[in-house]
Amino acid sequence: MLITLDASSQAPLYQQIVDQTKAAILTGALRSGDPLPSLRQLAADLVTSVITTKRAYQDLEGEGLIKTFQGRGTFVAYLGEESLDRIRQSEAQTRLRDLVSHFLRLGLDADTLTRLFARALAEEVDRK
Amino acid sequence: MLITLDASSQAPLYQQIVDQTKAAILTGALRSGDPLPSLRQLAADLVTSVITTKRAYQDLEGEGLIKTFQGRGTFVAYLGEESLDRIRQSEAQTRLRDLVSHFLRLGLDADTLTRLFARALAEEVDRK
Amino acid sequence: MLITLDASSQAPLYQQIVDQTKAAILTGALRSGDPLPSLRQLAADLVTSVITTKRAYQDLEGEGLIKTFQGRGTFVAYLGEESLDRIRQSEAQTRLRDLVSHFLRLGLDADTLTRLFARALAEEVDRK
Amino acid sequence: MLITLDASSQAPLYQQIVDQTKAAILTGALRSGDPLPSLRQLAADLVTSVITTKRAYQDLEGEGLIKTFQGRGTFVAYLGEESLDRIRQSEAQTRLRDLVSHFLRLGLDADTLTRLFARALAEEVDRK
DNA sequence: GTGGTCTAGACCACT
DNA sequence: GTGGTCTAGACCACC
Repeated sequence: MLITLDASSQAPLYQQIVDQTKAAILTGALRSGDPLPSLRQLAADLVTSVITTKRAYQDLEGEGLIKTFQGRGTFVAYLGEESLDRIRQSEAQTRLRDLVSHFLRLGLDADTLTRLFARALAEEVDRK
Repeated sequence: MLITLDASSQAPLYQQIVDQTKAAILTGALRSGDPLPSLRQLAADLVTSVITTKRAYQDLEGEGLIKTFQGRGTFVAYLGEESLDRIRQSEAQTRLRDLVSHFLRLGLDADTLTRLFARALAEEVDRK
Repeated sequence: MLITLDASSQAPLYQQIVDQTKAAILTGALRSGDPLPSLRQLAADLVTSVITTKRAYQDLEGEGLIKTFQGRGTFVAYLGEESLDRIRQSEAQTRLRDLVSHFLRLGLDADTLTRLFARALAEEVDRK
Repeated sequence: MLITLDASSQAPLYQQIVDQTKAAILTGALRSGDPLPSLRQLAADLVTSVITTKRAYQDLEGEGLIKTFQGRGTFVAYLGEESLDRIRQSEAQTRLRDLVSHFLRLGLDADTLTRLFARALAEEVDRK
């Protein structure tokens, strides 16, 4: 598990940590019960401040993805594979709905959108 | 063409103006050469500050969608229907590619994504 | 609306701000749409740091009780009276259940608990 | 008498030991004069550190519930059944008073609170 | 060692 | 003016 921060990104540092950690949990790179790096260790690794790592872990805990215990450390929460899949699918559904709604409003028709989706899927599947 | 600001949206006011104006241009509600309200008029209509409307017009001009002429006002840029369609499709393609790439990486398979896309499309087409 | 911090309390400062603000909203002292003091103003009033007031507002926003808008300020969220009452009742129910469960386990019987509850209620109603 | 630590509880480990020991004494599972496991034995049993068990016994001794004799071990303090009952009732009374006071202030009326209490009691009595 | 809270200050984005 | 992010450092609680 490796996090890289992009200082030139629009996204705040803590958000980048959140996003990458979340992705690691959803892909299974981090599994239930796995320990996360300590706040101070992560801050040192990323050359950032403890406040920033703390804020990221706080948000992740708010989402229920990790649990922190004073004096003991921070760990990936216990989530069944079904829960993970439910999260993945519901996020995908929400984003797809927003995207489709947006471009239908802009005048693209259903056929065109379907064609663009198929092309995107084909390209990305190939890249893997 | 009517812009409404949603005070309870997290999106900045200037962004809401940009988004709605852009949508109006891409849907054809605003056509090439159409005049836009003056900065002051728009600010008065939306009960916001000129700084906010100015910021929005600057962004739109930066995207090449509108053009301001000193002393004469602001107008929709001259863009052929092919240009508009190219913009619509390339934006949709980019966002679909990002979305597909993201969720494939998280472990969703192509079939699931296709199913979710079809469902989103069906729901949104119905809503219209 | 007046917040007072007790430095000698076990509860962290931000938590005291959260608790008192939440109480003000639930009692109706603060109503939907009312503006809250700015982060800096509140920090100055309470002689604490902006980080502390920020943390408090962040938690309150996470609970859905307030909304903050960059550049505009922080406001009480729009919650109907039914929502407020649902919050009040569900919190009371949870805490009563925990309390009852705890003391039943310690060996108090239902009659004794009921008697103690009635006494507490009588005393507190009188004090008002 | 068996203590189990819940690693996924937010409560500190020493507090869990305190709570469970206290409950054992108040329920009568541990009686006046009964020996408690040694600090090291308990630490070994719970797979925790002696510092943690020491902290727990200190707190319990501070409350007057146990007594440590240098070189001989730790024992449940001599408390008559009246004392135990007084502790149980006074704790219950205090917590009920706080709870009632809090929710009256938030706008719940006495009838509603009584109804919620009755429901909590009924549910918890059933669960036993 | 771990996380939890807090300070005093900075710079940026938005209105 | 508003809130949003970040720093460098401190002290405390828990293990």
